[in-house]
Amino acid sequence: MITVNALSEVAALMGDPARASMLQLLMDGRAHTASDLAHAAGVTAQTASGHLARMVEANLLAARAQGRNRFYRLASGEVAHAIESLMALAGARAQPASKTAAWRRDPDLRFCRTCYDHLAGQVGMAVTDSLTQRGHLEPEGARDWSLTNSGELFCQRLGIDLDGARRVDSRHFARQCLDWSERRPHISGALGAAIADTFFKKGWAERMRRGRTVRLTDSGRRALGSHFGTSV
Amino acid sequence: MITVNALSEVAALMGDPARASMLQLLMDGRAHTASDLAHAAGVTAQTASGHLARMVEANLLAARAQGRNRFYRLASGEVAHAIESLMALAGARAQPASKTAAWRRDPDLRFCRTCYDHLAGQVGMAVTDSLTQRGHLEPEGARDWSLTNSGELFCQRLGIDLDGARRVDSRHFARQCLDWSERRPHISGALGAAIADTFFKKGWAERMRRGRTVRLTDSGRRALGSHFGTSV
DNA sequence: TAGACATTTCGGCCCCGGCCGAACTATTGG
DNA sequence: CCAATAGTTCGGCCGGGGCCGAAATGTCTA
Repeated sequence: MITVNALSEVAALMGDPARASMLQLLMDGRAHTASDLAHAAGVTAQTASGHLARMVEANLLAARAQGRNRFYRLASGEVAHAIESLMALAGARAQPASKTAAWRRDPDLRFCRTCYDHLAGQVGMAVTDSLTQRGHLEPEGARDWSLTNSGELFCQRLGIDLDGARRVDSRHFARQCLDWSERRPHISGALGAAIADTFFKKGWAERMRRGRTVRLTDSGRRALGSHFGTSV
Repeated sequence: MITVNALSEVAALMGDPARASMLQLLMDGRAHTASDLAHAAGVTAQTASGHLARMVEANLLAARAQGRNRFYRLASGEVAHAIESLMALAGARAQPASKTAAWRRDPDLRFCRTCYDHLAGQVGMAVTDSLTQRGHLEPEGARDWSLTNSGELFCQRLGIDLDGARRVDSRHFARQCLDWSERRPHISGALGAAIADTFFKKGWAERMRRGRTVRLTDSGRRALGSHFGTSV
């Protein structure tokens, strides 16, 4: 396949309203069924099917069949990152006192949400700040962090699955991810995902049924205080 | 203006082949005339004019009239960043042993190029490394550097316009920018731009007529040795 | 094995948006 | 002041691609 203009092809895929709606739903990092995505996009199943096939073909999405359902998810964190950069542009654009998109104003979303597969918003930043201020995490290069010895211990005590996170070697271990609501980087990559997993497994946080919003439970609030020495 | 789907609107703008060609030309950080961009996109002037107006309207581009010409440039580094992320996706997509995009393999481009408005490639890294190793630049936070007192002096001796760079306060002063060919951060932001300016003003480097490639002149090579204590 | 449900494939309609020709405005230079 | 050049606006053509209905395929349940 000869690519005439790689940029326009990828952008055009994201440039259709139906496909963009699907991608935004998938930004929660979870896998969704084709019908789910069709509903989110406001199109019929057959139309959605076509869109999804094209995005899989272009390696924007990955598909997995399970029973009579087919689950789609973003193919990689890079896809999520590209979508975030575009949304950042779209946000900056709407400055002239016009009503900003709802997802930008939603206070719950600003408070805590998933960003692909890790925690973002005030809670994500609180965790990240705690880790850096205590010397568990150090900047490494322009877009990564490295886990210090004390950080290693801290994660073990919390039961964070570091081995599992390190096993995925096709992936950055501790990545910096720009938080659109806080305008500073929070922890992402395999470690970020492992931390988020721990929050969900321990019942510190719960995903809302729809959307990227995450609710911090009471025990989660206490854990932030006792384990991270911070509060939100 | 009510925005139905901010993501799709921005992506759709980049998703047209003609507009994408223009944006890719503008990735050199320079301002180009409307006719220039029309030619790059392979469309007539009136078609290009329409495209340009739409991109200005959407705050992707900024326009400046000068005589009977109108110069267009990317509106911000964020736009450049979004384009880069999309191109990264497009590149990753072509993994199956297919020929990588030419701009990834070009040795001159890897050696020295502009990245939006500052120097990148081996030369950009050499300058950055020299500044950090001599203690002129220190990491600050996750994505910035701070200029030390010795760095301040060094810049003054070289005639780098620090005051001018500081005056643009809407902009990060010394930013870390990930170099795609070197895989490490080089200096960008207002200071990075001022350094690049100095290189061009002193005749140490010359922009090639087309594209982002930059040629290091003989005096530039000497300057790297005498002023920066390094070589490439 | 039948019926329900999820998904895909096929075919055809139709509209949005990119394209250009022509005409108009603005700036420069002789 | 006129010709040349850069850029924009307007109007109309036309094709790609998004949409859905119908029907096929696949999978689970009874």
